[in-house]
Amino acid sequence: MRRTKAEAEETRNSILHAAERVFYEKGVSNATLDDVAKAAGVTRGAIYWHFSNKTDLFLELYNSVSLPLEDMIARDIEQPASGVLAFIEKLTVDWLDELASDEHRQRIFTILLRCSYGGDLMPVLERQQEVDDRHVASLESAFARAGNEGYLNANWTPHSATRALWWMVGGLCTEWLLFGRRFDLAAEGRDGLKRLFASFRPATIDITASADVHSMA
Amino acid sequence: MRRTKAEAEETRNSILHAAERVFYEKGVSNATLDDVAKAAGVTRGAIYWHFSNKTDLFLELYNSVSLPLEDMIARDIEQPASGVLAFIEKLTVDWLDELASDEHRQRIFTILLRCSYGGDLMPVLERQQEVDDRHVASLESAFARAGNEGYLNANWTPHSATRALWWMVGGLCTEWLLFGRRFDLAAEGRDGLKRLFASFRPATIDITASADVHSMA
DNA sequence: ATTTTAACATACATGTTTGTTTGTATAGCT
DNA sequence: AGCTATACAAACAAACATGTATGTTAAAAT
Repeated sequence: MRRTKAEAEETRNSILHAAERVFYEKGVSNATLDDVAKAAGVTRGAIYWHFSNKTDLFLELYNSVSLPLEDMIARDIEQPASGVLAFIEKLTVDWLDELASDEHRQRIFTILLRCSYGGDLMPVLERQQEVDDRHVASLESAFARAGNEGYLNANWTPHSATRALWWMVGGLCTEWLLFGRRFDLAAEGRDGLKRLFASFRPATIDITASADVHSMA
Repeated sequence: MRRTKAEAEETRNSILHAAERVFYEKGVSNATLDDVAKAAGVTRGAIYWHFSNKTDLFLELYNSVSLPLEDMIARDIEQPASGVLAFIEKLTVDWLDELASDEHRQRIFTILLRCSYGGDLMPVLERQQEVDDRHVASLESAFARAGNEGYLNANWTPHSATRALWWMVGGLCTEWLLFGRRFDLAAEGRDGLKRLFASFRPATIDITASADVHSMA
């Protein structure tokens, strides 16, 4: 039954896709390799040929998701300080849009959120943690540049703004993914970010608007 | 070997506590009932006497965590509208303080976050979801009262402020619990909430402060 | 054309976890 | 005092998942 190299690569991919679906539906630790094999239309032998074990399969699945956010953040250096906040906001909105439209990434993230990282899955957690740390550091340096040039509201610091943004986006995505995507991620995210970033910017002195607020009562 | 009723209740509690520790360390699905039994100093027979199976044990563990947040939120009705925002802020800060100091609750929440809810654990997820929904609804009605009386910044709506607060606190706790409590939850939370709630309040027209921001550059 | 080897399927051996059953000593009731 | 239900421990049986070893076929290599 030896297949051509192209066919072999095809079955490998079908195994990865099947693992994504099965892990997403049953959870990583509840899913058996036989479930994955049946979903892929092969036997466990094929899985053990392409991957050394279940942990390895999961790691390969995790590696298959690309992380293009890194260089997007790094690109803020080219931005003038006056546009940094708008740039970060657009970047975040774009990232949410992409997540909202990419079911593949949704499933991967959901799997990562729900899996328990006990024992041999620790390296995944550590890698995710270090990626997150780099993202946070990039964001904070960007906010610091905006702050140094007076484009950050006195109410916020680079550190606090970074954390507020990070936690809000994290909480938003977590709730959306874990609780059945019960709202429009892109729309709600865009709206929330718009208001949060409005509070990041120095106040424009607008007496009429402020008066309007109180007249609403 | 029949024990007195008090002793039996004692072993039941020791099983629950052992389950909490073992589930926390190894994850729910990776932990075996024998692990729990050994940690409790009993045999599996004792567990099967007090609980029908592993799922039931987990559900009882989930039920053992009290949820005193409910009536705390309901109490906002007694507050004058001018103090609603300060009340919600204090309530949230208190809740964070309690989580930061209660290792029992930390472990329960961590277990809930990391567990995979596949198949027979669905009722837990659904119950958690409905509790969350009630909390969000309570918060939103409180914000609406503040908004109706002009105590909410025009930049925010009751809906958006509720979500921003909810997502930020959720993201904060999730990162703290899942990533090894690498920062001071109470302090960071208090600081972030202070700034977020500052942006919730109508702007005080303060030209000198606004000028100060730009003079920092 | 043969040989080799890649790409699996099949079968098996093993350890693990679960659920149940049986045994047993004693607390509590009569 | 004797009976019985309780609160477990210990042993057992079955299912299940994993890993490995072996078989089989066809694609490459020679």
